[in-house]
Amino acid sequence: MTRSYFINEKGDEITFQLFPEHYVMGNVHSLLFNEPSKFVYQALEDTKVYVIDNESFQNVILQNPRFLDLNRMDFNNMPLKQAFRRVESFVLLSPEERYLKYMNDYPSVINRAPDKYIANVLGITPVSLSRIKGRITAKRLR
Amino acid sequence: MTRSYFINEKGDEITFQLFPEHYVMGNVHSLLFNEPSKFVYQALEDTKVYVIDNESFQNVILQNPRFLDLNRMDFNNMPLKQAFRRVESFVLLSPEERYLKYMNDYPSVINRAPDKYIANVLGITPVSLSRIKGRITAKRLR
DNA sequence: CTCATTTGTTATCTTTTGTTATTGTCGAGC
DNA sequence: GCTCGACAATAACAAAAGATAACAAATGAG
Repeated sequence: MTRSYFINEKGDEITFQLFPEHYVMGNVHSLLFNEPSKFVYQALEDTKVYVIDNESFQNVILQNPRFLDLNRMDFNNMPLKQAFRRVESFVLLSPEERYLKYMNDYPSVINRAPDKYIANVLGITPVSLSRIKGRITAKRLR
Repeated sequence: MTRSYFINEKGDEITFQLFPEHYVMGNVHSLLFNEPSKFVYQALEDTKVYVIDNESFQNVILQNPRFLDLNRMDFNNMPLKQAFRRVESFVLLSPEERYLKYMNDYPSVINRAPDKYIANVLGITPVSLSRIKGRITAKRLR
């Protein structure tokens, strides 16, 4: 389980992404955008780290048109597609619906990452996430 | 000025992106993801349309490592980078801050696209956007 | 120009969220 | 065992957002 986050103006850590196993968290900013990353990358559990220099990476791009598949082992979920889906979820869904979708898409993350991280990923506060969880279980019991 | 939108469960059109001139709106889904697009692409003003088949596009990818720069004429704003920035704005900013940032980033869109489109892009309702605009001008007059 | 449609603003009400503070739980370390 | 710190749940309050309706302004077709 890995985590990427940045620091906002107030100095708080804002979690941007959480990856369970079989995902590769790449430093997309420095590799693709050719600029220093705003993100801090953190391993929440034991994790393999591969280091690749920019030039080698350019060669990977040139030789492999599917280099964008970097983010997932099964080469079926490109960063761009992930990002599109995520923007879609913000445009189309309410926070509660977003949480339900996240639970469905990344079930292995839900019970292993702290809720305060997940709240950031969903674009809401930890308190709001707690309330949403409460509403959902209340509905479930009814 | 062009627009991409999809249809939600209720049957409403939800605007996903708005592009001013000098941007190229590409059908990323069908070309990159190799799947039919959920989006409808619409020209709000006179627009040049280029059609490219999938095979030719694969060649473009293979021959040009910067193919991702598709979305902007000045080749400085890749779709992935745009998508990352947009997710960032949802994670970090309030709806009002998001609108101010959008005004700053796409000033030419603000006064030419209907607010109901812009509201969708920002992930809020048109009514809410109208109130946000009201709050901002109220602050400006104070 | 006129009429009909669309779009934007405003008001009202309800729901949700953010903020802050409090409480309880759990685990690490002493 | 005890304390301390981190995290989640909850409450209370204010602020904002969603839904809806009514009205005004702008747009477009004829």
